[in-house]
Amino acid sequence: MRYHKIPDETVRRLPIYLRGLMGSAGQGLDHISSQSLADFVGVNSWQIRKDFSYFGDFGTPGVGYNIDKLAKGIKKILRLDVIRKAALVGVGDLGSALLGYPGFKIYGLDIVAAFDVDPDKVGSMVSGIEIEDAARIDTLRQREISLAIVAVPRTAAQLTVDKLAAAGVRGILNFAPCKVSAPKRVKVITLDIAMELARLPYYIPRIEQMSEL
Amino acid sequence: MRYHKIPDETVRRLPIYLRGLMGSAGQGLDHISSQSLADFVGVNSWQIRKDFSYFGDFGTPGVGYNIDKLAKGIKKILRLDVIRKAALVGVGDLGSALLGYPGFKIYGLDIVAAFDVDPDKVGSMVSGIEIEDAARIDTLRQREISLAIVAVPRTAAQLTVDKLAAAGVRGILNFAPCKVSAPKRVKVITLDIAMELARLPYYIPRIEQMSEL
DNA sequence: CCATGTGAAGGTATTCACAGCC
DNA sequence: GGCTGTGAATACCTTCACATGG
Repeated sequence: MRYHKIPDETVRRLPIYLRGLMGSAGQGLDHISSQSLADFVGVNSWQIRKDFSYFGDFGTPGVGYNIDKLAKGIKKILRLDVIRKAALVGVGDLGSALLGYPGFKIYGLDIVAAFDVDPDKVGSMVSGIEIEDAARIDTLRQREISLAIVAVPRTAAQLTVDKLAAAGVRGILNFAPCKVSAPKRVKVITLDIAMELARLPYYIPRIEQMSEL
Repeated sequence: MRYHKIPDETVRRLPIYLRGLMGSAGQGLDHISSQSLADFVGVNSWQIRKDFSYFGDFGTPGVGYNIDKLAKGIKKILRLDVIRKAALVGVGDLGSALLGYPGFKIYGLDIVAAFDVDPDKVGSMVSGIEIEDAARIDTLRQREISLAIVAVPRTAAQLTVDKLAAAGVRGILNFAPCKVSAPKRVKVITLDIAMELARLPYYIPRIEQMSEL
């Protein structure tokens, strides 16, 4: 099954597989079976095979998947071979933490610009990046930066997204806990940390809770 | 339809509704229609009605939903009426940011304890919380803290989760970019920030990318 | 007349089971 | 024998359309 609509859930899992492949590449093997990868990343082996099958023949029956070839393939599908630069808006506690976060690297992604409205912050360096005035967000287009992370207060989120969209940004990771609207050409993923914590108690049965003391 | 299996996706949306209800409570109205709430939070009105219908009759036909009653109902379903305390493990950049993060409050959640392995950090105060030695995680049981946030390096994540599970913690929000195993009684939600950013480029069409300048 | 609640329909994703290939 | 790739079956979630109630 060569050409097919790719389920959104599959796209969501691709970075997991990529991370898993990177991790298992250190072992010296050059091939990995769907079962081994499954154990490593915590997804069923048939799910993995199905996911990969959407993109064509990555594996060899009886042998498994070539780690290098597969990793390169996934990177290409995710466009990580072309898109490498991201900007950050909002250098508060969370924003600063993200600037120093080493996890983006394995995907080839790099935060290369940071903006804030606070004049006290503008001009200072955080994790090797000079903070620029938020008014200069419009320079992102000529700098060919098409990804942005929004870590501003909730009340400033929509305005920030509007500015980013006007500056030609095409993908936004939003940490502000609110709905933001953007033109169709801009993909927004909202990651609401408190929301994730808030749905956790649901899974704790009330009865067990009492005996917990 | 009074008693029914509640879809996981519905549970995931409940905190969004709760946030929306809080936000619209300031307007002075005491009722809200599924349509108004839909506009506010960015979910279809029929989806909202279906979600609420799983729990019983929250609304009044022709009038809408009583904001206060509905908010209380959702809180109860999510167990947010009983579970209020969370612990943080790993006071690095991200952990510190989370300690100062104001967003948990609207759900009634509070980070009341923080742990780290670094002796230099132990004993110091961050956002009004005294950092304790990670060896003291086992005190969580008698302190009746059943939620935890894991913000430690990837290599320490599994050990941390093991310690938390042994300490009676029942829900874990994990920021470490790796699979972690836990006993069935412990619900783990992994939030991999870099992964979310990494799937964003997929949605940027290659052709448009070129014309971007 | 207005807005909820819900069966039924439609769509999407997961799981299975096994044919096909190394 | 081992492991991939995939149609078919199943489960899950969303969307619709409308009957029902204030």
